[in-house]
Amino acid sequence: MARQAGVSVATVSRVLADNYPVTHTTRAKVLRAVRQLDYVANAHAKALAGTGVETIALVLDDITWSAFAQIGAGVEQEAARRGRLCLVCTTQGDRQRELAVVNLMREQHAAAVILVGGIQYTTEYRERMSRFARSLDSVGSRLVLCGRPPLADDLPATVVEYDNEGGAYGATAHLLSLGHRRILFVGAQEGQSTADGRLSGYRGALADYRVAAAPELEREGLFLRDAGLRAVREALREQVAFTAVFAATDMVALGALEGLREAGLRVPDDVSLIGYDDIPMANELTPRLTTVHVPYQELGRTAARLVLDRRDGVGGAEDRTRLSTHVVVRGSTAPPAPGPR
Amino acid sequence: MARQAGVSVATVSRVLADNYPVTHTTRAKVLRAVRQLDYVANAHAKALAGTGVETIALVLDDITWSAFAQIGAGVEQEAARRGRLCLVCTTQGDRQRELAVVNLMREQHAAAVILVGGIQYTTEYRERMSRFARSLDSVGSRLVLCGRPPLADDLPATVVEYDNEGGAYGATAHLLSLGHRRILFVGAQEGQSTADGRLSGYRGALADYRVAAAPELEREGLFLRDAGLRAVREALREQVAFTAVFAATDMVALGALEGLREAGLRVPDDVSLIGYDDIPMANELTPRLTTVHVPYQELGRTAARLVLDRRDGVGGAEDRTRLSTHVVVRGSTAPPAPGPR
DNA sequence: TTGGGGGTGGTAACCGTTTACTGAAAACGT
DNA sequence: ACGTTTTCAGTAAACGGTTACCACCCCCAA
Repeated sequence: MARQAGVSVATVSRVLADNYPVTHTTRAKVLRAVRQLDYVANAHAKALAGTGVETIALVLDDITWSAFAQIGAGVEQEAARRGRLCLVCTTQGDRQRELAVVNLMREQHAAAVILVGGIQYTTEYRERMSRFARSLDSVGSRLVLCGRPPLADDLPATVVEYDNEGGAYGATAHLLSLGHRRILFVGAQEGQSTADGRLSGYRGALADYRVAAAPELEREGLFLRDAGLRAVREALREQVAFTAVFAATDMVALGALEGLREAGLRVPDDVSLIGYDDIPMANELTPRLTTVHVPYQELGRTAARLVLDRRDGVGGAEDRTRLSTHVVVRGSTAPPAPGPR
Repeated sequence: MARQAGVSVATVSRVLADNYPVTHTTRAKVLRAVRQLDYVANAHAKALAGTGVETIALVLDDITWSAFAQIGAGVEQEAARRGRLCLVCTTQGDRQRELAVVNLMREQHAAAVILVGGIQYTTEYRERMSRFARSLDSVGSRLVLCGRPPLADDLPATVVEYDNEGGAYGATAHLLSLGHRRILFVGAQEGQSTADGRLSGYRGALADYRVAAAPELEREGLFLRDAGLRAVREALREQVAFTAVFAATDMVALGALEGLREAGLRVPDDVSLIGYDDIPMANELTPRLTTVHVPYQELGRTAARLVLDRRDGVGGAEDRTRLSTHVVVRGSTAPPAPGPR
């Protein structure tokens, strides 16, 4: 390349960086060579030399899940706006793979590693991820926990949460204030941070309304459509009495809706249904699904913003934020039917 | 690092690569140092040296669009399975940005650059992208067109399409065979490859059924929910007669559905509705949406597979594939109502 | 005892870029 | 005309790995 232009490599670099005086004729020679060879600088070499575009890594379970896609979009947009690249890795909920991926990102010298979504912490995972957090910090990078609780106190990591429990409290309170007393919670997962938070909001609201919690109303299940269907079928088969269903996610609500329908129950006339996440689909259902709105895209954007502010030396960048959630009342909730159930 | 272990850098490299005889004691020294320092190799340096993990670049309009997310998931899964990393860039449909992004990926020395989704070709874009295709090829990389038509013949690029026109033909034929004769097509976009293909399939089926095409039945609109709503409203206001709507995408169908509903028209009793894409939402609507299934995830997986096969020297990797589509008949289509419309 | 050879580990060149330092030539002042 | 400053281009070190090549040690056979 330098040979083609008939100058030294240093001159080429200077012309392209445009940060040093170069004669017009020399610059022209270089630019001509650039055009002739379709030359582009090697990003790896630039990175080695300390220049070069930074990349931020995004680690999530599955990009096709609406909430994750929105977080991803938020991160990517903010990253792109500020001249960063975005490396995306999916883990399918496999913690081992997540650890491996974070290690990979450490090799890649990512400016930040953003871990997205709820998780089931184990002691070993906590310890290993904490090491990674410190290790990333020590090389000027940063671990970001987005939509999951902090690993530990005094750990160099940024945490961007949303009011998970509050949303669940609000959803349950909405049903309670409509008059429901037997509310089926679908999607409990012992130890999964998101599920636990939502279940805990549900229980909190029940307690505040002086309604006794009932174990048979708390149904286990993954955050999948199928889990909602199965849970409702089983509850119905077991003749558990309930006038409303609180699905831990909108996807679960979809399954629950099918379960209710196949039993001949109308929503919201016979049974009210409320979801969580406010995915785009929620507003398209019949009836339109009452749910808890979570600002997922903003969550992603915030995660990127905080970590890049800190990096770009913007003062006062916090390292812990919580975005608020709110119930969106639509057509799937109503006062309970007067008759028996 | 080498100092910490008390050996030379060469030895460290050899222990980590495990491709050279090293005494047990020496290896132990190195591994201990690795643990003590939380050492990870610098991926940029490895890349420079020719070792190192390859990355494949994914360029798409918007990751939150269901079809794109699925393609992305397919690419990512296949890439990860074969030990590659995935760089994702979004363009929001901006061709200039797309060109810039491809150039960036050339710098990053991506093993492949996968361009996803339909596009409106211009001469300038064609020429510049063709240069990129050749340029990528010359450095051993490869341009992949996924879900969009080839740029030109004899260009070193891999093309992974789906039978876009065939799907539209099938959808229209489905409506025609039910007895519909006045079918509103919503989502025409002059020059946009996907829209053109679908419109052309629509026209083809009409022609084969000896039904005259009518300009007032072909409505312009982006592939957005809102476009469907507006188009149906306008057609209704203009008193255009139709008994069925063929929406160019499921999102457009969503808008169309709202437009029909607000005019008091029932689907499918008064008007049949068919979409395109078979996004997860389609199966959740009431009535469940008849649509054209496109194997988006498989599309992404295939794109990654073809380009990685070629790279890994697997023989017989084609550079042009077309996946098939098919109509999924659900509840939103029915024979036209006997009365006048 | 010595020469050959296999097993280990070090030395240094290379990947492609940036940049501090150096040096030559041109511009300027006296 | 000569010294000083300024301007521009080249040289080389550094970034952090990989690997070809070389040197050493030790063992064994002649």
